[in-house]
Amino acid sequence: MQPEQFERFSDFMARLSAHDRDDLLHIAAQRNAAKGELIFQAGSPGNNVYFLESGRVKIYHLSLTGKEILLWFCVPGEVFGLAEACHSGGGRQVYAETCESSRVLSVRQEDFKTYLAAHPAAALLVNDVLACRLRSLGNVIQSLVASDVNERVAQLLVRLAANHGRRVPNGDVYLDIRLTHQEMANMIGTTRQSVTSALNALRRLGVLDFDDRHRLYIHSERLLDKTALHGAAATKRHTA
Amino acid sequence: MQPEQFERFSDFMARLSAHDRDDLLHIAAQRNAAKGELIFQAGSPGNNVYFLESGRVKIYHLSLTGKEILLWFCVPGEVFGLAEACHSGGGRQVYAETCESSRVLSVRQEDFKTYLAAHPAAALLVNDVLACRLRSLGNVIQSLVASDVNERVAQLLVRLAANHGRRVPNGDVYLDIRLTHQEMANMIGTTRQSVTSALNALRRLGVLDFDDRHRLYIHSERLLDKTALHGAAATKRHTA
DNA sequence: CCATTTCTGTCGGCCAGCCGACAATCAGCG
DNA sequence: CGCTGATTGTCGGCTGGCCGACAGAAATGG
Repeated sequence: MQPEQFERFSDFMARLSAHDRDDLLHIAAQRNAAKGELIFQAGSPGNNVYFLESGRVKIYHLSLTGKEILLWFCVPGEVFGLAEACHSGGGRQVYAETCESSRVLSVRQEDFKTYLAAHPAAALLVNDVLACRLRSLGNVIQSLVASDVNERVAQLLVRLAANHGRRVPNGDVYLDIRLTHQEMANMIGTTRQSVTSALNALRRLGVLDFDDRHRLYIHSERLLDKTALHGAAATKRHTA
Repeated sequence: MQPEQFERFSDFMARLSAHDRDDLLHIAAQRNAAKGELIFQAGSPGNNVYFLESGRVKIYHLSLTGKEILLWFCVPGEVFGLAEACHSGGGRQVYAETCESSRVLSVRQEDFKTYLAAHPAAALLVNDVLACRLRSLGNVIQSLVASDVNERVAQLLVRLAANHGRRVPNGDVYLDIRLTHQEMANMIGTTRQSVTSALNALRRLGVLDFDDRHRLYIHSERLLDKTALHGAAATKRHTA
């Protein structure tokens, strides 16, 4: 399985036809947001759909104990805030926060529904995006339930490579996204410390490497090899 | 939060207009399936959408180690196999298996897309269903990451009550779905034994009860009270 | 440029919950 | 109606991984 073939969150805007895109832009309002700003938060009414023009936005739950549960990162061109806007009842359940200074478009829910009813191709595209995310969350659940921490870290890297990976000259995949170990831990339900040790174990196995700034480079073939994953889990701390 | 207000997987067929429903039935093929039959399985091409007429169908992942990870149960009127049919690439990732003798309608993917393009209201309804499930899976992930086993069991019961609960005369909510402890464990990533003890702990707390055939009756107010949940977790095994 | 904050790395103690084991009970079926 | 397999209930030992703690390295922002 190459990263390129892995399920990828659709670049919504790019896949719209020029005409449909123009019509969408026509009903959208633009807004700039500084780093760390909340676009929306749990509890608020979900009466907008958003499209990321530039920057990066993270979507997360907040548990009762204040723990942040990271569901995914939006990259430019993607739509977010979709689930709450499509389903009539209830408000937001998640938080959307900019990771860096970003520019977003917002469309009011009713306008969006009217738009979709008038643009069948766009409606099918929304289906595609939702379906894609649904499958992705299903995989996350499978990972949480059936794998130990080391495997979960490896699987997270595979997912990140699929969505944010860039192939560099020597064949490695460079992860074009800045993540702290804490954030990774928040994505796979473990602790900062466990992520640190899992990453170092994987590096010792030669499956990946990181430079002085902790940027990740993945030797994709090996990481994607399931047996290598099991090897990583098995030889965990027994390697000198 | 009353169970009735909790996010409920939409009864797709019932929410279609009579006209849209007729058109859908027109392109659907009917099929009967015995108990334990697979409607589709992971790996197969996802070129059909299904609608459950009668019976019960469970949707689950299978981990590499053969562990069954239960995502949800379909009840009559609901649509399933939607995610893979909506998203063009890749085959099925999950299994759909009848829990009892059932009758399902199937529609070919291309026909369904054509249908949706011609019936905007149905397309929006599909969006709604997908969005609803997306939120539901998000909640499951939150539960898996942030809660211990006792809380997860309690939260599962809340979800089940929302989808399969029926209020009985004395005010309790009766769970109209037959689940083994093993199946519950498969839904929340724990073991059979832990589910058993968690359920018994909840019963001792008076939050629920079950009859001689292990049918569950929930005293909804108390279960839905968060503080009660924390109490359940805290007093776990210390109660005589 | 230094000061402050954030992040990585590592260790050891501790415990929730997994696992195996076994008994009792229940459901389905010939 | 008794047999057989499935399910529930309970116990103890073992361990993966959480948690707190602390040091060093690296960003960040005056």
